[in-house]
Amino acid sequence: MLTFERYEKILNYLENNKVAKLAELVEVTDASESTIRRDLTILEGEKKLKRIHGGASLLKSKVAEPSMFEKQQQFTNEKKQMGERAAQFIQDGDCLFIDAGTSTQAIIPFIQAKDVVIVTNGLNIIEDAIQHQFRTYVIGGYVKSGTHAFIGKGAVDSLQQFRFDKAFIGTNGVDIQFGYSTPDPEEAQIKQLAMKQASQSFVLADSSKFGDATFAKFASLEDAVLITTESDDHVYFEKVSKIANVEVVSNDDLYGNS
Amino acid sequence: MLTFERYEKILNYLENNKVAKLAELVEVTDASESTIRRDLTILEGEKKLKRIHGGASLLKSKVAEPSMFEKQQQFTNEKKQMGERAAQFIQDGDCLFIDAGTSTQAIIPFIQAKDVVIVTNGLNIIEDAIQHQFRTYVIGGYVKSGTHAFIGKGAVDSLQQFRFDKAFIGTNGVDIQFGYSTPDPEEAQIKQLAMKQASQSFVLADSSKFGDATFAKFASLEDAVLITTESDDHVYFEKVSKIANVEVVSNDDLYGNS
DNA sequence: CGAAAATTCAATCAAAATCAACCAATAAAT
DNA sequence: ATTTATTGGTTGATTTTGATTGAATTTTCG
Repeated sequence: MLTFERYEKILNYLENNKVAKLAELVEVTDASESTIRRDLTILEGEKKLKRIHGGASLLKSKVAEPSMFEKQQQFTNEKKQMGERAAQFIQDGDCLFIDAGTSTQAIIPFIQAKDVVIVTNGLNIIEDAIQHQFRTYVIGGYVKSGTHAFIGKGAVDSLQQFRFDKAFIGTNGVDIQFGYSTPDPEEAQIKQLAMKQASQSFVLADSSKFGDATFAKFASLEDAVLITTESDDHVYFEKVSKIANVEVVSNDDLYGNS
Repeated sequence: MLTFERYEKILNYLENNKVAKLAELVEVTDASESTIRRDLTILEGEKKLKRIHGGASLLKSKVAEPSMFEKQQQFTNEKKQMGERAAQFIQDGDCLFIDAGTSTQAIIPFIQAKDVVIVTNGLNIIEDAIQHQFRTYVIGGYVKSGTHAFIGKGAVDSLQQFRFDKAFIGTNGVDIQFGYSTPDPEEAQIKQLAMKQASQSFVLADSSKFGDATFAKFASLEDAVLITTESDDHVYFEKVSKIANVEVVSNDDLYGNS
């Protein structure tokens, strides 16, 4: 067997099994332990896999910037459940605005509806939306470091060209008095405008955001359907429920994800 | 058997099997080991295949269409050199348009200038630009599958809000009569507009694009500085040089990437 | 928690496989 | 007939491989 073929076999085995023990790779390739070790060293150097004690594993990420993709991988069970619930509101033919952020990103894998058009201001959203083969539009703008959201004048101008059936928005704070808020006024402006352009708005926020009021308010609680998780603070939760239309999902973390 | 026939058999065998051991090729062609070795050396020189220890393989590019990320990792030496040369034109404080595509993407790691502003229509460019901490703006638009370029009305509208010091554009064809061209008219529209908005334009194209005329023309050869690689077709190269302002880099491929 | 046992690791070396360079023999061209 | 190009075999050099070693790591157990 040629060296090149062995590499292929190793990588292929990893694709299927995520991780591989040394002995397994020896078995698959019919090569010696030493050879496999050497191969792993080389393939790791080429960033094709990651060596771990006892074998090898797939790289966490196939995307250059690991941080963004890792977040994607590390969706908490809470986020997944909120994403799944949010996706249930989506119907065939909808035009959607999906806000930048990981909470909203979690919606995409659950969208079953066909002929959905997605408009977004989030770099991470684009990547996922494309991967799931949705028709995807981007608003322009300045790329904010950190959240990788598109903001500013360009974003506002672009956004005004669209109308949405549904807007899905992330938030940093959910406060009874102050409503929904986020630290960056420019991001708030985009969220506000997107909601204005949408027939129906949904805000995704786990219950840890309850009672938080950050710098820039972009909507009142009654302006959107709030998709959230169970809260320990039942009193506050009840108050919020009185004002907003709340959809609550369990926050059990069955898989032990953080 | 004629030499030429042997080449055909070797290449044909490779097409079917992706990789070939030396012994297999000896078997197929009924030639000696030495002859096959010589053939492989020659065919590799013509970029028809890649020699590997123990035999030969198809060029990587034909084995599997690399994903966007892999492309990014697998910048050829040519692309890197073109990127480096292109980056030398960039000065402190420049406002740049960087077209979607891997050729233009290769520029980013080489940008030394400070306070550079990058505007782009390419998903891959955004990721890299952010990683290198440049001030980055995106034009809006429809996200085209495949190239992941932003195109269409939204992109045009956005683009008209900007003026650039320099525009760096990728192309699919460099033809003396037809100029620069690309298969998608919508992408051509963006390229054309970006060049119009820029004080100075640069087109990046390795010499394999010479003589290619694809569907949609977006500029004439004299409209931009052409950054390219050495060409085997010296006659055509000279003709191009007469028309366009050409910057040529060596196309040595030290690392054996396809 | 910490020491002992077991496993895995990296480094080294000799054997095997493969390679490039060279030479003589053959075929083709002048 | 002489020269030139191509081929096949041989040589020593290079690369790859598998086994062995002691070191490093993980696991087990007191």
